[in-house]
Amino acid sequence: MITQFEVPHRRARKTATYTSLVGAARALCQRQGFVGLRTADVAKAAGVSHGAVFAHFPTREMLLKSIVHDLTASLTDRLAELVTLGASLRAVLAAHLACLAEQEDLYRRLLIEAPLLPESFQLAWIGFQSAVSHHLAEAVAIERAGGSLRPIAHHLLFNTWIGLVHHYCINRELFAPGQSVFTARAEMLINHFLSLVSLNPQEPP
Amino acid sequence: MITQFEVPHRRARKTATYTSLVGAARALCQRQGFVGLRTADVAKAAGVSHGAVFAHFPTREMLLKSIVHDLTASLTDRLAELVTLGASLRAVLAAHLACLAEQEDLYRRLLIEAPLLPESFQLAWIGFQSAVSHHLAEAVAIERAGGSLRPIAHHLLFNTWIGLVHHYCINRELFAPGQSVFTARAEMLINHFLSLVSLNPQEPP
DNA sequence: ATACTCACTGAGTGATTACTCAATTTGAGG
DNA sequence: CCTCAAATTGAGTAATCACTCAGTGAGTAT
Repeated sequence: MITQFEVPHRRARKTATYTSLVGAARALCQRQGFVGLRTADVAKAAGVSHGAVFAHFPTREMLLKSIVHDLTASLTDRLAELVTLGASLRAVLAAHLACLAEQEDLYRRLLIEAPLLPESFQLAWIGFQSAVSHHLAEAVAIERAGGSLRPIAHHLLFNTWIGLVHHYCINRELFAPGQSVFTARAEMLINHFLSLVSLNPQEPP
Repeated sequence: MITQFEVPHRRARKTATYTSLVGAARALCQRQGFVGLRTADVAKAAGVSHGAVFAHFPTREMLLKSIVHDLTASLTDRLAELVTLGASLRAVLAAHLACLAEQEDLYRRLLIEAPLLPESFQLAWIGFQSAVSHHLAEAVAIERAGGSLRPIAHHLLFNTWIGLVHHYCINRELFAPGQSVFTARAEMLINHFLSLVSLNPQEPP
């Protein structure tokens, strides 16, 4: 008999294994990268047999896809959470960096390896960048109404910001050795970018 | 007897093989990337046996290193050539992009894969970036004397430019599908960047 | 002519790794 | 208790590759 509190053991055990596999894979991707993820390592880290991996994911690629999808979905959600309605441009930039800081290692891996992953992976990746662009556009529209911004095409403004942020992320060891770049350099990056796009140059503090 | 026109056959043949190997490897890296380079493919493309590769390069890694080194050295030289003494900031930016345009495919591969290559490779890579930074700094110093530039720390100015350029390079398919980004978007990138760092915002044409 | 050396050959080796599948364990239903 | 099947096991398979090395043949020296 199944009481109201119980879930069938088998199903519970299966989802526990699944969760364990995804968690282990995520952690390993953070350390070894997506390209370097080995299914045998995932199994070992999850405490199950090698074969168990393929009982839950048809191929290694599907496992990777699941991790990438989870990451970009969670980033998109988190960004929306951090960007409160009507936020200033500065607030949006800060939210963007804060959001990346929370997942910095994994984000960095994806940033570096995305071009080497199968094409289907890029969609999730691009989806998140679009979300960032969208939030930025909204903040810019408000700010522009105030007349404090230079007249810059949105795509250039966005690409300049993304290019700068990703450059710092990729070369993290140069800019913030052993730390989170997105925490250590956030203020500097934001101040610099704002001063670039503002009509009245503000001196950084 | 050896006539005055002849080089010892064996040596000539050897250097011909070497050249052929390097050329084939370069071409393959352009298409399949550095990480995806297979020694058997190199041999086939060069028209020699698989074993011949290892008669000229102790390991695959050394072959890769040789290609990367050649590329960055030639880029550095070419940049110095294109940047004439006392060049304006605009001229340096244009020279930078022109220089990258000439080797765009291979440069893009290196840009994407550099973080995945052994650490020793990064030195050559960073060397070239330093050269760019140096030329930029000289132009900025002159321009600044004219008082037309915003007061921006050089590293931020440089990183903004590099971040932008690399972002466009990596996402070439988005910005200039099937073309050279560095040719198709050079003017736009340069105008945008100059307008960002100039005191008097100029409208792009 | 003879001996020797060098560049090259290409079949073979060993290491790695995603994926398979017959066997086994274990929970669930009767 | 017995039976069925779902979940898991782990040894095995097949493919991929960098790298090796005994052998070959064409130059070169004497």
